[in-house]
Amino acid sequence: MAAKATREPTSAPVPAAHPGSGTLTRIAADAGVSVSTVSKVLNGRTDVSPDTRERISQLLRKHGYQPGSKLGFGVVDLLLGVGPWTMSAGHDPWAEELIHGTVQAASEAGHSVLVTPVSSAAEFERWLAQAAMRGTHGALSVLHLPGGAELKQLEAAGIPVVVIDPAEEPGATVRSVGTTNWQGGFSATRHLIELGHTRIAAIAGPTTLWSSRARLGGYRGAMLEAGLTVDERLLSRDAFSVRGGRQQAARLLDLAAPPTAILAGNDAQAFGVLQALNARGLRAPHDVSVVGFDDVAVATWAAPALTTVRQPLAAMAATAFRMLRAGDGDTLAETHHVELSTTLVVRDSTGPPPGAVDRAREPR
Amino acid sequence: MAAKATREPTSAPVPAAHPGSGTLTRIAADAGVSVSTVSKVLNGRTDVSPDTRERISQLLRKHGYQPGSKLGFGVVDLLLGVGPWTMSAGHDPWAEELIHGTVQAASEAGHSVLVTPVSSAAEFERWLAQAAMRGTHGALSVLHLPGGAELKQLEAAGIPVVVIDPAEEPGATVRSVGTTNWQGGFSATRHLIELGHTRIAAIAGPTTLWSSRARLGGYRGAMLEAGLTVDERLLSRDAFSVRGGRQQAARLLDLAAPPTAILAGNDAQAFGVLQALNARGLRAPHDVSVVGFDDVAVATWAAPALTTVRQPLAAMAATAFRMLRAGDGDTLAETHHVELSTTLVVRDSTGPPPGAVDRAREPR
DNA sequence: CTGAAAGCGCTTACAG
DNA sequence: CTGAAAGCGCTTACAG
Repeated sequence: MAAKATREPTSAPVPAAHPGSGTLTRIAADAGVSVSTVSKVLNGRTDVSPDTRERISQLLRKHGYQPGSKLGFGVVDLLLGVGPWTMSAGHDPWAEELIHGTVQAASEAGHSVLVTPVSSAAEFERWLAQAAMRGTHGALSVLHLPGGAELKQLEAAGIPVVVIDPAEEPGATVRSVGTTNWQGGFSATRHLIELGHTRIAAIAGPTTLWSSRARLGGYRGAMLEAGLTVDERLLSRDAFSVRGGRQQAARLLDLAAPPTAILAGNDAQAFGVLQALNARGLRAPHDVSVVGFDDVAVATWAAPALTTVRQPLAAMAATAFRMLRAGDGDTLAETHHVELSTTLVVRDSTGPPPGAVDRAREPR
Repeated sequence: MAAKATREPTSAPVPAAHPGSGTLTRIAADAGVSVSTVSKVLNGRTDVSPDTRERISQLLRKHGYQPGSKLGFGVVDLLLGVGPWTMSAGHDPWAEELIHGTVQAASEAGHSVLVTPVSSAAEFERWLAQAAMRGTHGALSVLHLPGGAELKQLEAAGIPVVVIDPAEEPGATVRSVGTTNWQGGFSATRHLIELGHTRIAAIAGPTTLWSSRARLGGYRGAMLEAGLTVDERLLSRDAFSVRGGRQQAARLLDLAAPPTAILAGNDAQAFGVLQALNARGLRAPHDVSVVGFDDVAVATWAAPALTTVRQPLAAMAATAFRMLRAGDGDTLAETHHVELSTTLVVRDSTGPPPGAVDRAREPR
């Protein structure tokens, strides 16, 4: 028995049928530790020294062991918050583009996206239990900013979250990706001013939405800077819907001194404004200029094609996805909120005001 | 040893620490077979008698053992075929609504949807390997009709498929869900005829698409039945895009004897037609009536709101989902192709023709 | 067609 | 902080 060789690599003539490559046993061997230890790292136990953990983590990653997933492949959860703002439960081009952007970014990274609509606390609970069990690389939450309780649960389950376009003011408790709404409102208004408009109306979305308030703020800022006073009668507020835009536009056009340009709160509202014009036999930009917000894909479908403020939806989704994965040691990890820039896209619905000549209102 | 009780439920005083309930061991015990046999059923082996298999299958299902999934919860794959028809890779309200419908139907059944864009054979291969490994309840393929080779692979992996709106003629080799495109084209045309139109133009989508041909067929059918001859100059063909619709409408409106109504191949084209009208200072339905096809959510965004043929996208997704799960013993299992009915949705873009009076073409 | 047996990959108390 | 040992859930040749 004394002759038994110590377990040197060469001790066995036939290399002892080395275990499957994606295997804990194999990784343990490579790392020079026991399987138990590897298992601990995999399960996020705390009783492993930082050094060992790091060494094992690296091997794990190298062997395509997707951390945070018991599935063997990367999964990211996309939670679709169905709030009071999303009217028809996701039948919203805006949300759809976000989904698409996420799927795109994830698939490029070899990940799959699990889409789950979450409209109640119970549904959230159910999703969480499932996600914790199967493992996930994290959750991307559209609009819904998880509160304290939810955050605690997510943390306990070790699930990172990034919120996309938080409905409320983003704080430091959750990471989030937004867009420069204030800038968007500002640049859209400046564009109209540069075209010569002075009577510029603005239709805002629900005040509960953070983005909505920021956009309106941008409008006020641009008016102020141009030395134009804001006529409060030209300010409207309604749902982020076609109907909302149509109703408010109708009101504005009935004013004794109607506006020559209307800044809508989002593209849906802008389509509504166009409908109101159309119903009166008026045309954009000839009679009234119209600007949208979002640059949803269908903005180019409008007649005329909509001048609008572009929100880089796909880039926002991609950034959120990257933030999610940046949990460990990345520099992005410490940034709580990122805002991507909006850009004004000038198309055919804006132009100079009718001018002093006549307001071109002949009916029929 | 003769005294050993046969294994009656009551034989053991203390019920031998019964194994976890979602467990093969447990199910084996319940079914009165060995774990091996249960394992075989679970893995789709053939060497199990039908009786035993059935008994075990039922227990498996009862215990929440999601058949076809090693994940412990239901997953359905949604494959987004990015073909020549889907221009901007999914930025298509039509596809988005299908995604949404699937997510909805699946989540009601407690399933999650894994969305994967598949644009090449290599990507399909990659998806298949992954799906086979993790297990899936099946794949829903949008537009793309898998060919012989793919079908063989899917079958080998034991993954059921249902195609939604097959791009080509659906055969008996794959199950599929479609919509009554011919009927849709027919009813839209009849609607225009009933309004008094006789010079009705039709813009068709790509002829490679099965649905596209069927819609055009419906148009021809309705014209024929009404005793109207089809003026071939009023027939156009272009991509399923806004641009396609705009271009063809421009051509049609330049005709010596322009149409009083235009039937578009889909809603995107209809928006394009509206743009062409708008650019000429014409309005729907006053000057020209316009009908779309699909009733995508944004159809109501048009100015005027689009009269269109509704494709029950959400219901199609739900049906496909149900067909997928109907693999075992369901009556639906034997049906290869299901077509859901289209319905004409009359909104504001159609009306009687300008009439004999004048064609209301005064410019400016 | 069925199951006993060997074995794989992983996890978890527990001793050090 | 680490790993030997026991054990769980599953699969797979293989004997009958």
